[in-house]
Amino acid sequence: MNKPRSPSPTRDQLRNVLQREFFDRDPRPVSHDLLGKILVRREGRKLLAARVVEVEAYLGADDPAAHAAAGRTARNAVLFGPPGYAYIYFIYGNHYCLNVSTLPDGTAGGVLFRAAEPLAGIEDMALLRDIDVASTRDLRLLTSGPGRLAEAFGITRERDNGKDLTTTRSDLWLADDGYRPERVITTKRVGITKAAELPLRYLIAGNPFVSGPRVKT
DNA sequence: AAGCGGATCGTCT
DNA sequence: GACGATCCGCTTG
Repeated sequence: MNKPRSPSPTRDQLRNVLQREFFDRDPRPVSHDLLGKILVRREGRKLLAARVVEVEAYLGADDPAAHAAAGRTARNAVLFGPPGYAYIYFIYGNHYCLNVSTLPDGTAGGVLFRAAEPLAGIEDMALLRDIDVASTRDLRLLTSGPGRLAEAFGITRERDNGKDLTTTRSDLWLADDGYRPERVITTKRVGITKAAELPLRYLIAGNPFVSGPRVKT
C-alpha cells in the first residue's frame, strides 16, 4: 500500500530551493508553509526526495520543550544562528532527528521534520533503513517518524549538522514544486513532557504518511 | 489496535 | 548520574 500519491516533481523542480527569507520568520508560519515542500538529498549522482507531511515548531526561551529553552550550548548553537541551517540531534541512544533553524541570527527557533512521503530514491531509502521494501510494501516504514526520516536520508549529526539547506551546493536542501496541501491541521506535539499541550504540530490532513495514531479529519 | 518496556549514548546537572 | 523532540518487538485484548 501507500504508493506515492502526490504529484511527482521534475528534476528542475527538485532544484527550486527555498530561499533564506522563507526561514527568517517565526517557526509557526514556517512550519505551516513547509508542509507540501520537498526534502532533497544528493547521494552521489542520485537524488532522494520526499514530500514533507508533518512537522513541529519549537520556539525559544519561552518554550520549555525546546532544546533552546535553557540557553545556548555547544549542542544547540545552530538554533541560535541564522535561518535555514540544519540542526541535528541524537536522541535515546539510537536516533537522529532533523530540524531547520528559523528567525534571524541571535534569535533561537526551529522546526522538527517528523514525517514525509517518499517520492524518489525509494530503493536507496530502504537500503539506508535496512528494510526489504519489496516484501513489506509499506512505505510508511521508510519515512514516517523523525528517526526513520533521518535514517532514510542518511542524516547524521557528524555529516549534516550546521549544513546550509538553502542551496543545491549542499547535498541536502528543501525544494518547492508548487504543490500546496488541501488542508493543514495542528495538534499537540509528540513525545514531550513539558509544554505538551501547545498546538505546535502541523500535519497534512488525511495524509497516510503522517506518524503516530490517526487524526480525525 | 493499543500499551508496555528495552535498547543505547550524548548532553547537561 | 539522570534523562530524552524515538523505534521496535512483544503482549494483551
